[in-house]
Amino acid sequence: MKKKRISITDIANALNVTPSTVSRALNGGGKVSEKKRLEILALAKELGYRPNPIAKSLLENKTHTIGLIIPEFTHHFYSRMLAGIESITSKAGYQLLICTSNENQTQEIKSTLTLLDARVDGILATISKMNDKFEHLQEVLDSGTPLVLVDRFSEEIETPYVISDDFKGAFSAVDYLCQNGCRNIMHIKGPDNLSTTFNRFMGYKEALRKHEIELNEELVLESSDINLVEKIRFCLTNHQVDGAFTYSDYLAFEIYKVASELNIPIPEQLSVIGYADEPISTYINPTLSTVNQQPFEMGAFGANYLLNKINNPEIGLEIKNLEARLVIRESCKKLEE
Amino acid sequence: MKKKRISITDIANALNVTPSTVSRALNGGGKVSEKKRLEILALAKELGYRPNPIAKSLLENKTHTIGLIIPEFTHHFYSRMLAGIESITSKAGYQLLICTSNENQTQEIKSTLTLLDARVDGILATISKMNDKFEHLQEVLDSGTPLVLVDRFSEEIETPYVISDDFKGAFSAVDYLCQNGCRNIMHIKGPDNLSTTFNRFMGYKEALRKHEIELNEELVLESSDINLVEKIRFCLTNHQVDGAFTYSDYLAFEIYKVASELNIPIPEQLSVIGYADEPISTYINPTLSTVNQQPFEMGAFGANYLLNKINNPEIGLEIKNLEARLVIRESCKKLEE
DNA sequence: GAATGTTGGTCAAACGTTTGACCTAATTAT
DNA sequence: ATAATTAGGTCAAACGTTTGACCAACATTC
Repeated sequence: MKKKRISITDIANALNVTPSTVSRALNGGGKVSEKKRLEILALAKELGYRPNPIAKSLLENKTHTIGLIIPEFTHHFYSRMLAGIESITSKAGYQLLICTSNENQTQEIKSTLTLLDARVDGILATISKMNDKFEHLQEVLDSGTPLVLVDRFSEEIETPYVISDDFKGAFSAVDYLCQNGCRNIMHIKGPDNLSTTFNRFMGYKEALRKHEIELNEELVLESSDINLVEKIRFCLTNHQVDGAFTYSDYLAFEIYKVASELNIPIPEQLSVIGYADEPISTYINPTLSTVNQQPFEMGAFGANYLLNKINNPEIGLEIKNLEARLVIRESCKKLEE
Repeated sequence: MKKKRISITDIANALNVTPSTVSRALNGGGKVSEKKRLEILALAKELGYRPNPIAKSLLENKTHTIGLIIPEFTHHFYSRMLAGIESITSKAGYQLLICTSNENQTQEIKSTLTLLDARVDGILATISKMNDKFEHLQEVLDSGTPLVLVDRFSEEIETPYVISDDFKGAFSAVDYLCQNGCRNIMHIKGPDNLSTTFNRFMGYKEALRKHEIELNEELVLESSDINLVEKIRFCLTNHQVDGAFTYSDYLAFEIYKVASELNIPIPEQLSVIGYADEPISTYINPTLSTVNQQPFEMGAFGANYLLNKINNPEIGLEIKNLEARLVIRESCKKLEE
């Protein structure tokens, strides 16, 4: 049984004034004598008055809440992103209403509807992997609710984005491998349909081109391949692979396992670079070189962007491309100069 | 500029009836002819009417929102817990308002106030490490807002708890080590002031007692110790340590590093068991035995508990002790029988 | 043919807050 | 002294929804 919280009207009645006066005393809209003002403030404090944001929301058509849709919680990347978002919104006095899509489009659609129904002031979302419909996001836009998309890009929906520069991230990784003597560099691609998968692959190809290495299609594998492990084994045994760049740190670990099985020493014979700078990359042996996407900054930037757009809807459709940082650890051979 | 959403009154005006009638048509409270009902439903659908939960909240003094306070996002344990919570609340039609304490009491206090101000229907929280004040939680209770505490226990505050059975978890780990021949088992304790630290230490001691091994104080280290690494090294060199049980998987990894440096093979000469079943435990080499606390189930149970308490405030002060499961991997020597 | 019941509605209050319009008494300017 | 201004308030509407009280018209019962 929730206790009744005391309202502005309660204070008004107790002091024989009207709610308007109390409201103005509390919010400083003038029209109230200093004496009454102090009297009201004192009683408000004594009774532990706390304004009811629900009533205010109803009136202002603002909830001071921003809705969040992320594909999954149990992923270091999204946790960091969430932390970045929260660091900004909490400072700005905004609440965070959180939903997950579980990388599932149906649930993503349901979540957007939920958030729209809840009258959030804005939505920050990462679209789920398997997205081929975008009506629900268009609906958000049509409703006039500011929307900022983070991490994954889609041409289908025109709104501000905050993404990581996957192309440059991948490029710098593969460029590093080339510069340090690798010539036969394999790549394991990520899930289809993801802008990140595409851009990292492009970065890989561009780095090869820069170093005038011809792309060998047989060295490009798909993470979704059921026979991935066998294919890795095939590559490592038959193609004199001396470098590997993978879509994720976990895929890099798959290479570690096969290399260990085949007695190929890392980094002496094989340099490996993963992606995402997951915590495991510093715990596996040898520690894994990787590309850090700055997920915290990504979330923080997205949150700031959204807040700006909430307060000034005229703001444009910029795409913020966050720098991806190459982190070199033990898994890469370094050419002495 | 947010588009004005259409309201029950809009529909009422368009059809020359009163809002009451529209409301009853939509919610099925009788008192409306079949013909009018269909007419109203049709128009509502056509205009894309969606009820405004804010107005309802104001009236009902319920927000269908539950507040969440967790110490940090970037921890696999809390991510899993969060996923468990969300799986329940989303099904039940509740929103999740999320705050973090950053393991900081001041921020925890601020967060509880925020949630209380937001009029959440209930609060689910994990108290932060450095808690010595509990007035803010008592205030939650006093306000009549149901409160369920998860993971960490404190005698100071009387409310339902959902915790993991740390005592049994630790006991089973150390018991396993003893049964498989370990006699000199070291332990690294967690942060002070935490019920989990205390209970795991107790489980460690109880298992030693069961196997009639005298507790050697020199084998018990503190994770907060600045010279932790040196002390581990000292233990491993001078005390013929053949087993280790640590408060966390990360601490176990510290032991891995020292053991590797001293050329002590795991598990042949040293069996190690960590705690929490973090993802890294399956990626480090050798894979780490650990204790799984079922964080997902913990969150789910806590959420269910809270929802029950919201709907039936009479519900008691039970403490749910979730089973902790020993997960044996490569880091433990197994005695052949 | 009067009492009773039912159907299909309307009205107004309520939730807590803000705010423009209005009012009165006192003060100031002319 | 009179007009104009100001200080200090009150009133009522508004936000969107629900709900108990009321009411008229009609149908049923004896």
